[in-house]
Amino acid sequence: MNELPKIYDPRRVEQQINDLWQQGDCFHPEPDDRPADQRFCIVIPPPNVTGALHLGHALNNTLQDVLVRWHRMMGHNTLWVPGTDHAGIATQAVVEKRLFEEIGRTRHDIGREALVQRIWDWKDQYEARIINQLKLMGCSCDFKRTRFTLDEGCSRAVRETFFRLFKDGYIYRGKRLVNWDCELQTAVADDEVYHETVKGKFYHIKYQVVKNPDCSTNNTSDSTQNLDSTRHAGCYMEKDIPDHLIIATTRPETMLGDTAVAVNPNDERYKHLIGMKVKRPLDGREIPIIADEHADPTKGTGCVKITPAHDPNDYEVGLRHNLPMVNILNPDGTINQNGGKYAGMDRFAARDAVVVDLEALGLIEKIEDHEHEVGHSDRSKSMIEPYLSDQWFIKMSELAEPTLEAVRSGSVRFVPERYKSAYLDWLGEKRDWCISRQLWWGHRIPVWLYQISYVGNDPNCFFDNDPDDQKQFHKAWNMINELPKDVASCKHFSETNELPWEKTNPNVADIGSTYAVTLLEDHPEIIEKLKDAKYIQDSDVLDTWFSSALWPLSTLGWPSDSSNDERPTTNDERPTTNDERPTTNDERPTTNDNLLDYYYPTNVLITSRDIITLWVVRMVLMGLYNANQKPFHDVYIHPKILDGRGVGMSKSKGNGVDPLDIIEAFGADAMRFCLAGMTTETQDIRMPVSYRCPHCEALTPQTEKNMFGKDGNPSKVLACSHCKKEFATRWASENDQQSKGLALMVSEKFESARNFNNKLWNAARFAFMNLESSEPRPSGSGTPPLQLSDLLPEDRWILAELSEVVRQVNAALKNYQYGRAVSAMRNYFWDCLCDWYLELVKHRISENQSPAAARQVLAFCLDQSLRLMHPVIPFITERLWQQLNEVAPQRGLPGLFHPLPDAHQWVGGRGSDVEPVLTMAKYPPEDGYSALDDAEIRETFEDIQRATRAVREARNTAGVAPKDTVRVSIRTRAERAMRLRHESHILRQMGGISELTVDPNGVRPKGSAIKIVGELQIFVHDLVNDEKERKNIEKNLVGVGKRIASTEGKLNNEGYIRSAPPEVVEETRQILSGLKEEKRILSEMLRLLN
RNA sequence: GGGCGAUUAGCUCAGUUGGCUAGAGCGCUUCCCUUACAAGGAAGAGGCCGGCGGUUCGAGCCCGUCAUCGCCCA
Repeated sequence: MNELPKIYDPRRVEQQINDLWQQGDCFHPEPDDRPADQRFCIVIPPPNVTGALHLGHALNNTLQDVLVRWHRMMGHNTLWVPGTDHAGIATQAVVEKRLFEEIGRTRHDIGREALVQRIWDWKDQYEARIINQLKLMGCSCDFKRTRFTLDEGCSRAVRETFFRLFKDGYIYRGKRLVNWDCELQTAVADDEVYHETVKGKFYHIKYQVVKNPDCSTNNTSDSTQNLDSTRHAGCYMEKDIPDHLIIATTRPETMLGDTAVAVNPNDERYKHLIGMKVKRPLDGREIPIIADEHADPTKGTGCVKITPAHDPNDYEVGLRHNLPMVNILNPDGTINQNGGKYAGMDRFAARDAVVVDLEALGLIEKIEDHEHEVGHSDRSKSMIEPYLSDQWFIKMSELAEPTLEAVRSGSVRFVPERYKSAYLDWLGEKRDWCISRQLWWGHRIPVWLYQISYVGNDPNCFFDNDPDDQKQFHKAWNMINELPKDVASCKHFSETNELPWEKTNPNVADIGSTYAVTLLEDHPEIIEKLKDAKYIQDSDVLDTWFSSALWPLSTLGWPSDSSNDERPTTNDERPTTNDERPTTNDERPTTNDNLLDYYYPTNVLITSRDIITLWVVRMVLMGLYNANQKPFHDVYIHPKILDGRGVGMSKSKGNGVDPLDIIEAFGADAMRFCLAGMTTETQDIRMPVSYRCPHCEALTPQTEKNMFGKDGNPSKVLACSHCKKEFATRWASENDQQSKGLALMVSEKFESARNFNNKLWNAARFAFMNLESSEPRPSGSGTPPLQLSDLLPEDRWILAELSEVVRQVNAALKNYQYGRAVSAMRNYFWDCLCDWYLELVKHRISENQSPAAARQVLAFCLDQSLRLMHPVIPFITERLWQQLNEVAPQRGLPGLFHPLPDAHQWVGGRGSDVEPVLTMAKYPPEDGYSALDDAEIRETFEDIQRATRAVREARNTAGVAPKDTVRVSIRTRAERAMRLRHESHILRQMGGISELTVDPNGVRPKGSAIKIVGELQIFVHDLVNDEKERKNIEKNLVGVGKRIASTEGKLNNEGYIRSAPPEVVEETRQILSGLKEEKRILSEMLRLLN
């Protein structure tokens, strides 16, 4: 190995180390005989292929990798399965947008096959990019097992699951009100809808009341008594009936689909009108006035129009009152033929036209400005229309129960625990899951439909008029009975939204109902038969989350070959182009035998909180349904990354930082160290973003102002705030990026982590220099045993601190406390090892004071630190490990304790007592090294550190130059003075002291600064004039006096003595006596000065 | 409207069953290019822990309330 450069350059190291791991095949485990508690498995929450990963993903994957590497080093059989999600609508939307931008064409112009091909190309590109990002981040995934939600295995899992659910009656088809994206022309899930305040109008419209006093249908008898006296015999006088009702709406065009007007049943103003009718404006059609709680008497006029096919609340009302559901929209958002003269107009144009006509008829009472929340599609940004359409659903009522119970019982554990309420609340509603999407990218719904039709308007004419129809129908019917039950399942759905039921009599046709056949596999012969019987495959695809939900199962090989080995699986037997495609990635064998048995359930799902309802719930549900076992034990929810303004990071918002920019600027380890270090239980991570100038490297902070240009799009060119030169952002054209220079998007947050790595690098460099220069080791049987007596106090201290930090880090990682683990590491390595131990070792080696012990301890501590920190900063630690193995191949502490972490390797003759690759080395043990624990030495050392700082403070305030030495005398009890002799070299070296005298009876030399540290009275000579020092002492006396008063107050409080724990009280007494002693000394000093 | 969370140094955040003379990193001030590291070292300044009430011998921490901000669900 070459000499290490002075500054750590991650770019030179990371690739080389990645290659080392790849060559060693370090991340590809096979099931073996290790028991369940020595296995560890994570499946990646698959990032979607819409775009590249940003810092949020970097955090997510860092946290996974830390755990994975930790477990691997603990000797567990460790598997991390990577992969990506096809993200149906999101990816299709991106590609469609790109298509339109590039060649001005829509998907309908180029057709299904061509679009799907383009999406595959997009997927290939971004999947490669994502996997590359993961590798560069240092993620120790088993890349040979990389998966994709549309690959063959996942598709098989989807088919198997769909088949089972279908057969068990959990999947049904029905007309439902869905969130309709008119631009993409598909249903979108609630989760894909965001709400935005929109300025609109509130139109107050007159609905004329039909004055036809047919009162018999009106009120029931008991409610009549309260009513007004003008009323008799259950009827109203005509004068009590208003000419019209005023109804306010923000969407007047929807009145074309109104089928009722509702008032609250308890609203005295309208009670008497219930059961009467109003005329629908514009077409004069009569619709009923109904009583429903949905009408809120306190809002507006208390009357509301009911449009069941275009409003979720109205839909519910419609169901309750059995109202007709009139759909007035085409899928593209234009008005359909039910809209009469408005047919063909866009919904917004129709709104204007309707208003103009209403005004002409004098039916508008007033129009007010109105702000309200309107749902928008997250994918196309267009306004969502509630829309009635045929969709496939999973019935949740039964499936939800065990899924809820898994979390309620603690079988699946949320960390932090508070997030379990998000899961329970959402799932508790048991809303049926709409699984169909009107898209071309995804798992095609494996259902073939036969729509039963009838002639004219009379369903009874079905068979009479057309014998061919009848024949056809019987053929379809017979199919159902002919198909083999193990690969085909058949259901019948009617229009009435009832649950599926098996039809028993083929001679009775159900109006508008459907036969549906699902196949476990695409058997060509069966499909041929189905086609022949006029069955048509549903053109929709499944919701992406259907396959995501199966991810923990499908990635581990479910459904396993052994249970379904008779089924054909080759790709060319499948007619659809987009379900699977032969993989071109040679890294991808699909042998997953035993993986499921061995690794399922996985240990933990690590994800962000907005995924709880999308994925976590569904994964648990599917795991329980398919495998009868939860998919993971723990769900760890990590913080979200926000930008400097507190806005969540995302690609679409233009504030998403590419981890590769950070890696380029600071190195992967710095990124990981920083992200893991900022991961605390409660807080999101605020990450101010800056552009790094390609000319001068100065940072220009990203602000609301410079982020977006006047057109609202991300800025492409900006001027550096420092050198004023222009640079390009990554939204700029290739040309601009090359000519002006591309600015990386970074954050100064990473600087301190980068600095830490540099510190580690240099500390190791120092260690290597000193270890190399040591005398040749005795050949043969390794290092000579150390005796306790060989060790100086600082040796025992740094080893005791090591044991402590090992314990802390293990405990923190066990509880997902990343921030705590990182700060413990940092604190140990920088504050203990570098600032104190290395400085002491420096002197010791040059002055030849037991240098052998120093070298051995140093090598051991470095060895342990590298192991300890490897899960967080894998590249630099691995690089240094390689060097350490060359410089000091034998570095245990024989004679001090056993066993060594890699004790099984440490048998003489190999020349090394450690693993050649750090990533496979043993992690320091969970409970530290009890043989190294030494609470006493830690206390003593802290005392010396405080004394050292006191001397330094005296020097600094007096302006003594660092290279100048000072003389110091210390007075203390005789017993303490004895002990101090063992530690005085520390004080001398670290305090820059040329002459140190310790004397129980010493007096303060004139002109010396006084410092009191515990039992030590420290005099730093020739620093002050006595007048100044007197004032200083007086000031200190006041401070001490105050503290004595408050401490005495505590101890004089009877309640305190009675209630506080005895050890706390005792501690307070100690503090008081210490304070009193300090006061006594200070007073004495003062007296001597006078 | 319902739920969750936050409010601690100029900034970003720790503070684990109440025992605190409230910590860290960055930034700031002073001194130092000491042969591991200036991406460094030594030292220092800087906080009525959002407001008000309560429980307690004792509250940054527990309870109530108000204010501001964020997220999720409807």
